[in-house]
Amino acid sequence: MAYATRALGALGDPTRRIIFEGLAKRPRAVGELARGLPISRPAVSQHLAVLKAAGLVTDRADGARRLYRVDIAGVDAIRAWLDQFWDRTLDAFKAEAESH
Amino acid sequence: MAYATRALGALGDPTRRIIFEGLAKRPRAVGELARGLPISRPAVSQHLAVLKAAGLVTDRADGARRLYRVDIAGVDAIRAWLDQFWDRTLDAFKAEAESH
DNA sequence: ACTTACCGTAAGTCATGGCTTACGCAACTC
DNA sequence: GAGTTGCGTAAGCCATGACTTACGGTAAGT
Repeated sequence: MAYATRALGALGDPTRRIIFEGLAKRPRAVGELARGLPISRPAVSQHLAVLKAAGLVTDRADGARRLYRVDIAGVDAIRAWLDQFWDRTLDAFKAEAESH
Repeated sequence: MAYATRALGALGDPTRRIIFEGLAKRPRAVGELARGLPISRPAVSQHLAVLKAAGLVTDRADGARRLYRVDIAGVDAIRAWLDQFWDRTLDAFKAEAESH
């Protein structure tokens, strides 16, 4: 649950969404991501730290490089959070329909 | 698609998430929401405008009041956006498994 | 060992956006 | 019609956070 809120907060930033979408296609290193973006490499590194804390990516050492990939855990946390609203809003509609 | 990015941007703010969760239980008026929050009524009004632009809520006039309720469209847009990553990351795993 | 490549962290700057107060407008009450 | 309630918008303030440069540390190459 707390994971879902942090994941939503992380994906609230447009740059982080682009980075996340880039990692979805295939795992990449930090510098590789930075070259395709209009921001510096440390900025990408900071974004990746936020995504990692939200359970949206995992990192793995690969020599001097560091490969990042998408972590399904964070995606699933958002999914579970969204599922609440389907049920609740349907109940709200039902309750309203019965009230008249 | 553009709806999904705006919806994610909207739910990136913790206060908007609380407002959104409040509306999920039952439709509410602006002032009613503001009384349960530590911020002013205009602030709530501005948050609702953002949620509305993201397709996450709809509003309806009720006398002098204005009732807001959850709109499934925005929720569904995020869902569709998330679905991409399930497929892509699974493909990435599969491709990596086959490569050795 | 020296150099090069790749990365994370620290410190500082600056803009985005969330919040407030003030205002004007519509709807309901008496 | 005067007063009250409920709401949206405008203007301005201020804190959060995104970004930069600078630095140190590890791994591979020559």
